[in-house]
Amino acid sequence: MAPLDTLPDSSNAALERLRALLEAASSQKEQRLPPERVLAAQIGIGRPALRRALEVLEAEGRIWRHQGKGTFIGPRPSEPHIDMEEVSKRTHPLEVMDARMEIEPMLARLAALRASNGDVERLVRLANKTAESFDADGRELWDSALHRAIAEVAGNSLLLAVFDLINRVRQDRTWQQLRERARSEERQRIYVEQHRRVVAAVAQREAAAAEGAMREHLSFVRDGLLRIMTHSQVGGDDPHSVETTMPFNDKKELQHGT
Amino acid sequence: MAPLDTLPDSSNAALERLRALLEAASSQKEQRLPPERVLAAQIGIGRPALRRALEVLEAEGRIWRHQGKGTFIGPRPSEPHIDMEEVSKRTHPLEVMDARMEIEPMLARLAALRASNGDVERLVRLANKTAESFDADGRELWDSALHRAIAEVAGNSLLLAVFDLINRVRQDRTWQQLRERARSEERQRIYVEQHRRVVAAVAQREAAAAEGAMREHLSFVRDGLLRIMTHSQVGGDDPHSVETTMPFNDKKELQHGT
DNA sequence: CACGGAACCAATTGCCAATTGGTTCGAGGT
DNA sequence: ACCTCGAACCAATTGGCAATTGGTTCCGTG
Repeated sequence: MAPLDTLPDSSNAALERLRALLEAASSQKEQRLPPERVLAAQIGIGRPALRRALEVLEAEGRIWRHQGKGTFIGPRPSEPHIDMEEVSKRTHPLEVMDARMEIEPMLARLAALRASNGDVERLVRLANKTAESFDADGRELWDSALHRAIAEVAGNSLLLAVFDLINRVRQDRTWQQLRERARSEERQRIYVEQHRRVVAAVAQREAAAAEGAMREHLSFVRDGLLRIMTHSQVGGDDPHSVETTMPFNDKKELQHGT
Repeated sequence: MAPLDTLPDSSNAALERLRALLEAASSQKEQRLPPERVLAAQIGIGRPALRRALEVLEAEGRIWRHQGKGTFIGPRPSEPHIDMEEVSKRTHPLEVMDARMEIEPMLARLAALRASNGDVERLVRLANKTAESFDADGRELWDSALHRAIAEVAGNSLLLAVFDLINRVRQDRTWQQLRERARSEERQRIYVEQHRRVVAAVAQREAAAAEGAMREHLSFVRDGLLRIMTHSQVGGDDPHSVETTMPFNDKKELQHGT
């Protein structure tokens, strides 16, 4: 931010001194710098001057600081977690369906390519369970289990993590009730049939057919959701339904990592 | 686990008592149950008997417990975070490339469909930056920025989160050095050209071409990585290289969510 | 007016005690 | 001899407190 020329002499002197220190400590295990107050006293300058120098070094990416933690050499480490709440907040329900329609057919294709006989057996069992369940909760549970099993059979643990990421956003309680409104006996019957078709394609190792069947299934689910969202909600007994709307998505605010 | 018939009488009595309690408190805001010791005293039974009953209820999914936290009514809440370290640990480098080859071409296709003129301008600028950079670190940085920009232009915030998930695993320090070994002037020249082709396809809104160009690019990257991993590593000065191998992936251990 | 020092604010860490579910072991009764 | 129960112990979590540390504001000094 601040051009070098505008820095006071003391800060510039500190900068040179610090660069030398960083160079020397680059191969050391001591990646932590002394506290600002101590470091300022060591160099023999004031804290404001030191902070101006550190500001430059941080902008250059040579160090990183955090209140309460300290000052460290090297690039800022990426956070070891992904905040699901943040992701959920930014994501529109239709975006979830779009993402599923891109990811899950691909997983079905991979599953068809890599499924063992035991895998197929498991998928068939799950598909049957989906059909046998009578209460809505049970069906939803087995449905979810089937989709995840396909993702597992695909045999790529990173893509499985991707599936879980999408799935967790999908199971956010705010959208849970949105799906409940889309449920119906007729639609459930069709779901069961579509599931059977996907599993059958995987069982016969027909990758393209599995991908197509899954895409068709999700397309149907998507249409159901769209219809619910388009129709004027008659049963407006839920004040929280406003929160499910969030219609806008400014690209400038699409930021997850550093 | 334990069949109901094998439970002692006291536990069965506690079970009935607890079911009634759960039924009554289902609509209350008090989702937390008293500590086991207190609850046992209230009901008038011993803690072992109470715990057997709670074990059943937990297996049924009506309550969930955690050491140090307490016992709560309802389904176990999903963790609000994804542990990147866990994901990294389970994932083989080639799985990362496979995942990228599935995801990023799709993002390039979506980007071609949804790019604004401003978006295209930005992508062109980034592609040029990649070509202009001379030091290896700078190139890697701009390369990463270009790939992410494409993911942003795709316009689906959930798929952007998916991209970030994969990207963070990719940037794990263990594999960083793997990529460093694959670098070469010749390959970098080709990368630049492939990037240009992807951006050009997006600029002309040719979705299929963009997808194809990105797939070709990643296929090239993947081959480079594969060659490095296949060749006997001459410079075996890194004892940690063993950790990058992890060749096996037992499907039984593929579990992320509940 | 500009720079520097001091004081204050806010976030983080480490520590300790209390709480709570999980486990083990022995007493006591059938 | 076996099973059940109570007690003690173990381990994980929470909350509060003090100390540390980067971030900010304010005022004195030259």
